[in-house]
Amino acid sequence: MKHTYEYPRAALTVDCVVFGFDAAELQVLLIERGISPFKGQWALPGGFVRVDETLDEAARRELLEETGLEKLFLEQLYTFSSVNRDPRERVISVAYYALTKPTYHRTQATTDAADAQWFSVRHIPALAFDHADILATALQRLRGKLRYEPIGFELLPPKFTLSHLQQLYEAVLGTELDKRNFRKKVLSYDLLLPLDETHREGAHRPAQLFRFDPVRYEKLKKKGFHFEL
Amino acid sequence: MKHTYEYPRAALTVDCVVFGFDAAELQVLLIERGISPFKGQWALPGGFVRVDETLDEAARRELLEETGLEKLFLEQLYTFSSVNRDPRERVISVAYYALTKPTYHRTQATTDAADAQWFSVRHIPALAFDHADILATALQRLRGKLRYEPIGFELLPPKFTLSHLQQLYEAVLGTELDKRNFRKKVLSYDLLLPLDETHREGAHRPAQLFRFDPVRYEKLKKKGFHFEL
DNA sequence: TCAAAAGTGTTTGCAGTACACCCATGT
DNA sequence: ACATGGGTGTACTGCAAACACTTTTGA
Repeated sequence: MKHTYEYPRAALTVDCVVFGFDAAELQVLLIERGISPFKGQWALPGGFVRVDETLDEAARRELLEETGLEKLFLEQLYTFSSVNRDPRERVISVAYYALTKPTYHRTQATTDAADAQWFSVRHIPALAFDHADILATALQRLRGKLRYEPIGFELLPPKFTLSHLQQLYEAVLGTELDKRNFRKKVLSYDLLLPLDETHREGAHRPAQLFRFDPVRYEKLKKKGFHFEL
Repeated sequence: MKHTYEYPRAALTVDCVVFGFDAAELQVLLIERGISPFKGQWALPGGFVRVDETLDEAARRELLEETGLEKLFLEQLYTFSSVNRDPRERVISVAYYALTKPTYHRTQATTDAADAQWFSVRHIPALAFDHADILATALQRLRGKLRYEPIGFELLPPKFTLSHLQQLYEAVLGTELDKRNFRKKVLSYDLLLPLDETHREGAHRPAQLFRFDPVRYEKLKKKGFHFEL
């Protein structure tokens, strides 16, 4: 079926910047394009928005189709609209960014799904379209959010140690943090529940495991509290 | 000329939340709809995006056409995509928010332009479409931005007193601020240049006038500084 | 001379920062 | 026994918060 309109309309896509955390580095999930334009180049997962779905739905659908990921933290980032960002025709793209826990991306790495691959944000290949701009914007946003909202946990497995969390902050923000001060502050918010388990690895003392307490977080949020660092 | 596509496409609009500051209150500019749907109701200024313009251009064009405003602070807010937000057909709207100085909105109030009118954010009439959601989102964003970026000046005339600025912060954030602490902090950033003029009004001591120094701001920004409150 | 807003410093407490050593484990 | 990261407390400093009176003007 063909569709006819009075005035020309831009096509609408969503593109997703999926962040993960592994090997003490912030990672981004890219897919290799199988078709022209930019065939063979790396790009952000994404695709056209259907006329009967919201943008959030489109983003989740595309992620599932192209990378097998689902149920992750997802938030709208910005809408990109340079007139020539797509060489074929006018395409406006609503960008999203997503955060995944390592459990999931392990699963992902072993499945197929087009040709998805994780890249450290420190070594990103040339990207199709204006995806480098989108990625830069997403990084900026992630850094901002991490400081004043407790979303770091979305990048860690459900059980994690304070050192894991600190490494994450250091990697994303690109700073070094004092161990004692970091722990003092994080624990002061009372958002982390110590578990009865420890994490053992290597020849040293085992580390206390924690999990994030989302219920407590919602309570605090309603009282208007201010998370930082 | 008709335009035909393989798949149905959503229509794309921009909607603008224009903030002003007057009578010690935060104001929003609304226009009365002259056509169905929602004929006779108040709505945010906005309209369809043309296929050869960016979203920013579309937003500025619509603002000029519908309200006569130009050269104002304008920033993309969020893209709204509920499937039924427009009863006619699928319309996705990219929302912007804008800040205007009183000099301009005085001019505006006396011109015609459809039927634009300022409303205090404390007394907003029923709005067309999902514009109430958009406005709520814009307010939230404005409150957030005001705290950690020096954009308050965009809502004041080029020359203003510290009391004006304080009133603005109090109105937007909905808090009372200590006069001495406020002045101390604002001046500490060294972003305000004292002028050789004073503002006289009423039976009391005249107030020092200041202007914002954008050059200095850019310099500080590059050095990575942190504005707050 | 009165009313009304402008302008100005000091004290206090808390939160951020800096900093060094012992602990538990695997090899 | 040694190497490795886990875990802990204190002193200092600087910024935020609280707070009251004098100044200048117009009526």
